[in-house]
Amino acid sequence: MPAPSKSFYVTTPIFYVNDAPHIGHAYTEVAADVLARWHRQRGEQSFLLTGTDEHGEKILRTAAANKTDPKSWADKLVSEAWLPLLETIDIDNQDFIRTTDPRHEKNVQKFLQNLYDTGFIYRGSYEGNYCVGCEEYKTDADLIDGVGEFADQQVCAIHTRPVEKLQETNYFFKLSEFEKPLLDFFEANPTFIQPESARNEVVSFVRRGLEDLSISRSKEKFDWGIDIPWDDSHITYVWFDALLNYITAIGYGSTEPADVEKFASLWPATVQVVGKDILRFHAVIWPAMLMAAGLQPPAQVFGHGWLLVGGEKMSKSKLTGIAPAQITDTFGSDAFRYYFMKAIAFGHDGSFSWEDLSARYQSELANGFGNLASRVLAMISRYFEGAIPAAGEFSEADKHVQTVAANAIQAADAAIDAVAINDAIAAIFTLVDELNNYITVQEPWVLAKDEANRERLATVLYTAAEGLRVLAISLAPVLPKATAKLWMALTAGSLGSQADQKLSESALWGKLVAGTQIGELEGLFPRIETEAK
RNA sequence: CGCGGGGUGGAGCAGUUCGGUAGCUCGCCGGGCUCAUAACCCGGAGGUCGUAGGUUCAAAUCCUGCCCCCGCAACCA
Repeated sequence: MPAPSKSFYVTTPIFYVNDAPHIGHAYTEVAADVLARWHRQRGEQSFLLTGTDEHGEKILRTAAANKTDPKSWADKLVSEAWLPLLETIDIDNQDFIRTTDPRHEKNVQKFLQNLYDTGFIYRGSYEGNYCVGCEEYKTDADLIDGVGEFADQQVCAIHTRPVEKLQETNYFFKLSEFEKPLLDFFEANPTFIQPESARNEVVSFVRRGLEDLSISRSKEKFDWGIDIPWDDSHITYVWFDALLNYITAIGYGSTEPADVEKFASLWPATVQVVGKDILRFHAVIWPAMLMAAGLQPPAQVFGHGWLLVGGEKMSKSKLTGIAPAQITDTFGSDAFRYYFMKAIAFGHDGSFSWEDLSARYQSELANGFGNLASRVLAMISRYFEGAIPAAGEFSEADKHVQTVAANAIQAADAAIDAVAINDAIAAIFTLVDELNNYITVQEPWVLAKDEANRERLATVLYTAAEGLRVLAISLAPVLPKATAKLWMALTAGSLGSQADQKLSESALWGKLVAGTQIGELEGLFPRIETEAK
């Protein structure tokens, strides 16, 4: 839990700029964004960082293949692929760092120099089997017998291509010295790695022993990275470079007062969301680097699961990679966000299918939430000329709605603290169900037929409208666009901006002002007629 | 013996930590309602919880064996 003065700081991994954006990238982003927005809705300072990883041999090669230099290549990919991705899925990030930013490169060097000066980095010699595809040395166990043109050779198990026998002078980070400190840290901070299964895996990995990490590459091989400050014949290993983005983005290394203050308010990060494949970098190497530099590790590293398509991990080679825009073009960004956050237990693998997406959109968003908003506002328009009615005395049923709302907010809040985003959404949707049920039981259309029931009718519709108000606030982190429309229609500006509504007070009843003229509300989640397939 | 995840009604999942009426969403069947985006509400059918044993008064849950799928590990969160 962050201290009150400290901001909520959540990070995503930085995108490897050469990749094509797919729903897996978007999934990570949305999860981090929902967490950030939720904390902001609580009234906390909340900072979401994302960005791009732009160094490394592969990028140099692709740039060359495209007849340009690596920086221009990266610029193009950032502006044509990655920034648009954030737009597509409605990410509200506070910063976007690129590993080619001067603020990053300069302070990575500062970090390196610091570790060199304090003896955590030393010069050593390394001989090994280097795989260009992996950009790393492989141990004998990583190699398999080649086939076809590479028969009789040992090849990389991942790329099935021969490795290169290389010996080079490198600089090493004394990762091995952190075996004990890391295990102690894991022990003292049981929720540092989440979920539990990820934690177990990392702990057993560290127990098997850590080797020092080569953190430099000779420029003789390729020259696209950050120079080792004391030896300009070497550049920094891309992972060592990339991990540091989480602190260089928020002012590490700078002496500007504003940066110093920013860093103090944000570090250590509250939660770093990563895919489970890169968990080891974030839960082992990264905290060790920080410890070496005298910095605190993040409060939590959360390793989420994979999206499976057709029961398998998606991949481009199997043509199962799906671009987020394919979904948002039809269903919209809110539905994208909702679907992936609600349908998949965060931390577990989850299946994506068009059928499931379509069914949930129709049932939960259109028929559940969207239709609820429509019927309530339509009745206020019809029976009260569009003015929020004044409630009379609340019945037991009315009070039950209030209780459900309060419980929903409380449960959702607790779920978010446990990074169980799907549980949080499910908790809020108990209110959607309750309201639909409440309206059916109260039968306002029957009450409307007899003037004697005027006050009761007003109370019922006021209660329903209040319920919508709670939903417009609590679902805002997941459904920013739809809830903004609902908020405007419902309050017409009478309660201030949606962003200023504190979650903790959202379920306090009676905020809507009687007499407020409600606005028009277009369908929040229109039916999708064309069968997505 | 490389490490890890998983096998629960037609589909997708939760529940397994701390054994005790098998739960959710969708789909299906029947009924109600008509304010609403042909939406909403209620009821119902449907599962020997992969399998074979064991422990126990009691096992989806604990223990053991076995079978199957998947990830780490194919440019990829």
